[in-house]
Amino acid sequence: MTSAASRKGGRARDERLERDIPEATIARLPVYLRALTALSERDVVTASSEELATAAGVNSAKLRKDLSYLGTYGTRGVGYDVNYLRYQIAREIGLTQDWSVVIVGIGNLGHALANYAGFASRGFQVAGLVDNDPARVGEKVGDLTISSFDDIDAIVSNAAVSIGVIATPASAAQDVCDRLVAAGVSSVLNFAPAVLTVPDYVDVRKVDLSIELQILAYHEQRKANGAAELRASLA
Amino acid sequence: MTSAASRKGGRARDERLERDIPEATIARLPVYLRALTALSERDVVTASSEELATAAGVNSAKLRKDLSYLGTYGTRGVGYDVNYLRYQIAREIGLTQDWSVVIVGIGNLGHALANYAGFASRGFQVAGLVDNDPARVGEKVGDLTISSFDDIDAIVSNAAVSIGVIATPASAAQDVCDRLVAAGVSSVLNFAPAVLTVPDYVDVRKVDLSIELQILAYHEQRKANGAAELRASLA
DNA sequence: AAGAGTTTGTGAACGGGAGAACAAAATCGC
DNA sequence: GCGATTTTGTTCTCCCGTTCACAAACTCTT
Repeated sequence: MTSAASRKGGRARDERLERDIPEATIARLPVYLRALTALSERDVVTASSEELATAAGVNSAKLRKDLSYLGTYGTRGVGYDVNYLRYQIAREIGLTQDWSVVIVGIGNLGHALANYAGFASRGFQVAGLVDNDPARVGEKVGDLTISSFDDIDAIVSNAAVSIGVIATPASAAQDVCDRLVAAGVSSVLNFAPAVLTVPDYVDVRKVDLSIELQILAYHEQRKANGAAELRASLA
Repeated sequence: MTSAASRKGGRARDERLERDIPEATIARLPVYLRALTALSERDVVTASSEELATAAGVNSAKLRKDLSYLGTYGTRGVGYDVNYLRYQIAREIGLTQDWSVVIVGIGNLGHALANYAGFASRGFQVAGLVDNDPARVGEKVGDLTISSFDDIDAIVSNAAVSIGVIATPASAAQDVCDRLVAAGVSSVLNFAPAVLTVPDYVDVRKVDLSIELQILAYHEQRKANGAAELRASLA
């Protein structure tokens, strides 16, 4: 879903082989990272692709191929050094640096996101909270104070924010997105159930809670139908 | 990601052609549904695949192919009847019936989910809220009262719950999942950053907020590197 | 030091989904 | 009624991702 257009230029890299890591692999790297962190906390020094794959819930061949895109960090006959691989993946994703994010729309979900511990622990700093409701502006959430829409520009430039999180109602999402982009944000995580239009250079990822439930409902219905047909065929 | 194993049986259906709708299509149907609902609210009667595709943010050829898996609901030269198509998609996904869900883990995120309007409006009824913390049991959230872990069985059987939502910390997720499955839940929406192990017949979908941010961070880093290299090559 | 046992990295086969392109079917104008 | 126009449904091709399978590379035992 991320715009491939921004990468299509493809100037030949002479110095080092330019890794073109598949999108599907990128999406799994954070999972591997989490598995490695868990192993590291249990003081495990080395892990085989099989062990790692089980911990990450994937096929071991897939895991090996994924890792091979990053480089040759394993040792045949031995496995992978947990901490070394962990660092390499973190570096590849870009977690060796800190990232500032701004959250727009501080309703129930925005609150939850603002307090989510999983962000800070992975190097994502919430640099600002923004809401349109004048009654909410000034309210404190954790360490932060809610700002108004008009402060978006200041927040983004002061804290070098590159990632914006939209947790507003669908009706406001496009407007908020436009303002974020105008302020300099080039990646957007959208929780609003709306299709966003952005310039090519901006990446958008969408998380839609009700869509996930609907997908489950579809399979649930199929299971129920299958069971009913089975009963009928046995009768 | 949903287990395809439960469908591999594939007994030949003689009576009616058994639609085997691709997973990728299923995931887009809710988006089309939303676009159709929006059009319907603006009293639009008919829409072409091009219009629908734009509203849903996809390619029109893809949209037509997706819809063709459901049946032939369009009219050549005309387009699709908005309300008719809306009903057909809703029926296909299983939204013409109500679904009961139980939410486990009523922290910040659980609260947000419990209050999320997008669930109820699509036929998903929250039948119960469950938390492990004795201090929280009895607390009211909206119309509902938080129950304890031990009430999971009763809630699931009383309300015919088939979908469980896990919003606990990662450490509790597998235990909660096991209890839900034991109680009769056969679909799980997991917000905890953990890999869940379930029987074949259970579908699991995962939503991980920090993974989405990490994916954005990766692309952000690439953009920054590209820009730096560009500057270097110009210097 | 050499053979047996492990485990990685990758080439090759396979399957599913995306998009282009076009024939079939409907409406509209005359 | 008939040709022009519109728009769907579908075929075909291409690409990406998954999985298998195996050679290469390392360790361990004797």
